[in-house]
Amino acid sequence: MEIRLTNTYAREKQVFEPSDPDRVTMYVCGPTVYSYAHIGNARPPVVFDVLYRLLRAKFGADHVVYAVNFTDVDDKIIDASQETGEPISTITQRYEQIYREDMAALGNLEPTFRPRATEHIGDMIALMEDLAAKGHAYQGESGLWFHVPSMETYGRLSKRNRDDMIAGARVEVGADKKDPADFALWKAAKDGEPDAAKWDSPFGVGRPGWAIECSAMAKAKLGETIDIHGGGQDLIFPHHENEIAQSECAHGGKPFARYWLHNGFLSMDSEKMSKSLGNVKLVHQLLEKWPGEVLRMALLSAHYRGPLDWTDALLEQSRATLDRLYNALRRMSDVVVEDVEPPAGLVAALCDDLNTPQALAELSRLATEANKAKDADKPRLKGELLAGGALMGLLQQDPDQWARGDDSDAARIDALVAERIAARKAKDFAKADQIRNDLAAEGVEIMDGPQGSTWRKV
RNA sequence: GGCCUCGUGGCGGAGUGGCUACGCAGCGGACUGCAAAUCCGUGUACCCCGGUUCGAGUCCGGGCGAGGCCUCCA
Repeated sequence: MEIRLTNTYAREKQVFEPSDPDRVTMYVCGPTVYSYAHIGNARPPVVFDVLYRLLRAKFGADHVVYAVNFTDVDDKIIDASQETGEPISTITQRYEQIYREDMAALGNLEPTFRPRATEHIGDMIALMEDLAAKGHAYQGESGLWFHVPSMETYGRLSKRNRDDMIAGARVEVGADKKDPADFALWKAAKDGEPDAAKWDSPFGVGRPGWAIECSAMAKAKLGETIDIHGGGQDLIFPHHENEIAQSECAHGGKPFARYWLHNGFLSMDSEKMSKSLGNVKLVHQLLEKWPGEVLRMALLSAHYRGPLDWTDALLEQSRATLDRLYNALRRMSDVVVEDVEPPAGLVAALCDDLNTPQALAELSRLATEANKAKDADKPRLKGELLAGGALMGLLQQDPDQWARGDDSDAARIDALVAERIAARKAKDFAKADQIRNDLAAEGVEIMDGPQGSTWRKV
């Protein structure tokens, strides 16, 4: 089935055809590692992880190369280091580790590459020398600038022309900038900045600008032209526009990325997420209260391009949806899975510009079907549920464990449930109900069935 | 001001011209000792106003409303 993706270049869905089906390449802008990731930061990794899984399914797991960078040199990191007195590397290593753990908890596969900016300074310098040699960059007092008027097509992705950009009052003409739209490739070191954020270069001692790292790392890991580049829609301008400018000007006009994908924003209870409003929710904090899979389900419950309002109700509902799906699997615990292809309807939904809500509807339909299926159909349905879930990074946990949570007091609950079964057999319903009520009070729900009783934590 | 999103039933959320997705909640029923889980049934939904069309949530125009970006924020 062909994959269709909304390409920001065209603002419409296009059939995705990689330049080389044996090596499909995708790059997604990763985090600046100076603090915890918030839930909005988690949307691109989750969304593009689903795309990664879909591409692997279609082109083969060994034929998809996926890179997500770590930005480990940046003004904010320097600020953080100066505030806390901690070395830069201590900060970046710590938050890189936390980020990896958080992303794993959300069920994301490990990308093929996680390049660090500081490990590609040489690549950046090579790219900048190329740009300078070709007349796209010039040296100023405060660093090396990319000269925007040197590129005719600048602004194509964001559909901005130069006048639009300059019209914004916030654009300042730096003392050594030739054009207000020019942006920094290399920033000269300032007094008092730590040595760990300084590198020698033909353009003086300094550090890379914001966008050059992505151009350099994408080239180093994936090549001069990549198939898919993803990120949040706030990055369209200027970040991605600048990446395009750097890469395409350095590479003689070869396209930098063939398909640009951008995800929409999260709001928090209908409000913009911002530090000043104090409504920033960190993945790390959310994981203390919710299973990572619930967060993932919530992030996938809306189409990636649209907005998503993050609320407690959304999380409750996401958990209820997972409960229902896991309940269906749990009823088939002893069914031997048939090795099947992921369900066609679900694949079709994902192939249609990653329509995850539609795909989830397919899972739900399968669960209903499984719940009323004859035994002969169950191996297939269980297989489809698991295969479909795997394509979305869902439903891979043991259903019993999902229902029972950590097993620390499972034995005690099992004993009470057994006691209740005995009471019911003896028609001592008062006692049976008492046990059920007691368990309900501590959040344990009993489900009676023909083959006995099971329980789950609510 | 410029560019770009979005506006669907009580809630979440699909739908890219015609066959009223799906889930949660509610209601009715089945099952159950009673429940829960599960199954079945159940909803005068498409921001407003024009237009195109035999037919529009879906296309076009104009409003209104919410949001994002406009030099380093996913």
